Amino acid sequence: MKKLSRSFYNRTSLEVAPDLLGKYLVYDAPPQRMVARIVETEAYMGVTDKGAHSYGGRRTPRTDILFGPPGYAYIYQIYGMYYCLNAVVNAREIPQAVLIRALEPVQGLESMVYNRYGLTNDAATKKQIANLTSGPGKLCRAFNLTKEQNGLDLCGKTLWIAQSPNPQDFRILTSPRINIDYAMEAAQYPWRYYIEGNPYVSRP
DNA sequence: AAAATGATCAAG
DNA sequence: TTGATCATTTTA
Repeated sequence: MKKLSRSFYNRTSLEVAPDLLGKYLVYDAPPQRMVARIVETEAYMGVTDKGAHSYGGRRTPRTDILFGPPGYAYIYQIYGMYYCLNAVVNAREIPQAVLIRALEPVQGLESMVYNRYGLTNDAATKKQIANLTSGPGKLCRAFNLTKEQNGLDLCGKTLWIAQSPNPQDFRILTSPRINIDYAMEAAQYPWRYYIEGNPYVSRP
């Protein structure tokens, strides 16, 4: 599986977000490598996007990484108890990102189940497996991604995204982004992308 | 429908 | 220093 290059990320979030669907998120974390297919994303367009953390050029300790070069992980804590994973995209000083909202587990299920439920694979119910990575907070819990991993280079050797080994045989649907009601008119932009019919999409 | 739960940040 | 906010999930 070929790792996506820095140039892949050096485009607008509106271009990268749908292009990440079907790609594979890989986290080389002992004791086991975890791999999962990206099935849902959201684009955050930066200074002009009222839904974005960097709206209006807001530069704080948290958002600083968004102003850096593309291809880095932006992981922030939300609601006091969950984390969300983004890929920083576009050039320096253009603070855009793509939120990874849902994954379909491919490899390392044992680790994901343990991270999320403290159970072994065999003890997990079908319902729990279906619920493993079907949301931005869930997938970070499953991969054990926290602020410790914030800022990791997605072109490095720990956490990265790879091309799919299979042909792209899916349809892409769009919708307004989830839970950004504060974003005024931007709340209705169709900047959420997901794979049609995939059971791991957070909401159809 | 509502609680859980704490970092973050703008305002004072 | 403080208080409102929040790109969520779970349980009821």
